Amino acid sequence: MATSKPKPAKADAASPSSRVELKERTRLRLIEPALTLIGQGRGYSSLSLREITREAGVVPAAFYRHFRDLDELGLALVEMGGVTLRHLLREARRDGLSPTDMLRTSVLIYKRYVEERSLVFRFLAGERGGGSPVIRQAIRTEESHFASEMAQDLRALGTLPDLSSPALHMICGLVVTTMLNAASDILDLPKGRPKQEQELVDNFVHQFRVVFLGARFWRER
Amino acid sequence: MATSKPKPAKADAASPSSRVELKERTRLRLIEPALTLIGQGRGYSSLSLREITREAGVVPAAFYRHFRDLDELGLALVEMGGVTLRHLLREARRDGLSPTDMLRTSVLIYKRYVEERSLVFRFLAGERGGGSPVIRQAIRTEESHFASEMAQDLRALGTLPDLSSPALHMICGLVVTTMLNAASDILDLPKGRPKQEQELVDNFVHQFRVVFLGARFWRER
DNA sequence: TAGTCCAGTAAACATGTGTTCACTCGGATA
DNA sequence: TATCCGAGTGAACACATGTTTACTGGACTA
Repeated sequence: MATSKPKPAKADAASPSSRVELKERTRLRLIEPALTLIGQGRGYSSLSLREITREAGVVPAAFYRHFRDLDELGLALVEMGGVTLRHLLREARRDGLSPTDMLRTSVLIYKRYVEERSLVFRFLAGERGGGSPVIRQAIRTEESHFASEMAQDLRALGTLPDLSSPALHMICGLVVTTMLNAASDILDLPKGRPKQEQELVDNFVHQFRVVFLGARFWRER
Repeated sequence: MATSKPKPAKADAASPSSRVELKERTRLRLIEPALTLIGQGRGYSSLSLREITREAGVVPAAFYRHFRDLDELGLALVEMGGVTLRHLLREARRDGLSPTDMLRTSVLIYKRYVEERSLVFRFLAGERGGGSPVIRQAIRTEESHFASEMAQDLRALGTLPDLSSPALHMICGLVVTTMLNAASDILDLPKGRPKQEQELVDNFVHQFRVVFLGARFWRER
């Protein structure tokens, strides 16, 4: 039940006092409901400007103070997704990897990470393949950066030391697509079905095992 | 420029004479523009009933003679996608696989197949992860069937004979997601850039090599 | 041949849509 | 203190949307 709130917006939340501060605040207030709506199973391309502004508690015209059109809002979402991915890598880097069963623990950590940021990942997983070409392209770029960083990290860790850089990048690409695929599956998990959950995690772990097994035996040429 | 065509619809195309024949025909005439619009880079969830009927040369109300709502149309598209996938497997089965460089030739065949049915694959790749939960779920089911059939075929061919059935299925799942991912990439290839095209095919081939390499060395437990 | 059925029509409905415009009114600045 | 700037307002616009309703006319069938 989407309740309409004709509240005056200004008086909302903590008063930001500063002007740029206010602008940034409302910008976020526009981004947030967009993400929420997508999280509720709506395609990005089906969102309407009025719907978003309504949910943000702002008049439609105010939208244009922040974005030229919906696509620009979409790109902001992609940017946010990119930040989320980078943050994930940063955390992984910090934690290092436990020697035993590290693949499984990585998967579990990833699962948790996805669930805690379900909206962003729903957006990424959803718009990655479809919808508007411009944002699909943007997501692809973020993915590529993510893969590059991951390759770099693996290199630094001494994992798969025999692989050439292109080969490593190619494998990281495979890992990334598998991850985002899994994200979609994770988010669609019905709650309170630990068996199904377990199955999904296992499947995910096994797939990764296969990939890294293949990577270990990879020979150039 | 979407030209509106207020043509009387009845007089369109070859006169179907039979009544059920007519109904089936218009049903297809509704499905077709939906696919086309999606192929033009529109998310499924952004399609409107009126847009579709307009493009089909039919009055909006006529839509309800064929589908309860847009979701039902979407499911018809998924069904069509499923048929396309099954057909792909059937072809692969018929052709068998040449012993030399069979992975690369498979990829090239697949690429061609995707390009020739670009609309269906754009739909599958696009709605697989996002948009409406109901059609996302439906696509997932088709994918799973596809993976099962593929596993069965590999079994019959004697490929990877040491793998248990669950393991084989899990690997086919990985292959399928990789394929559909690649479909999206293939469809976004800018025309007349053979270098980029070559790169993508190579990357795709290598990823598959990694997967099958991993599969060969897979041990249960 | 008379009668039924039903795919497609035409019109109307209540809403929802993107975009524009002149406006206000409070923080920033000189 | 007086001025300016610009984030957010409110109203209006010209359409587009989903759905319903009574209808028409040709293919079927008894």
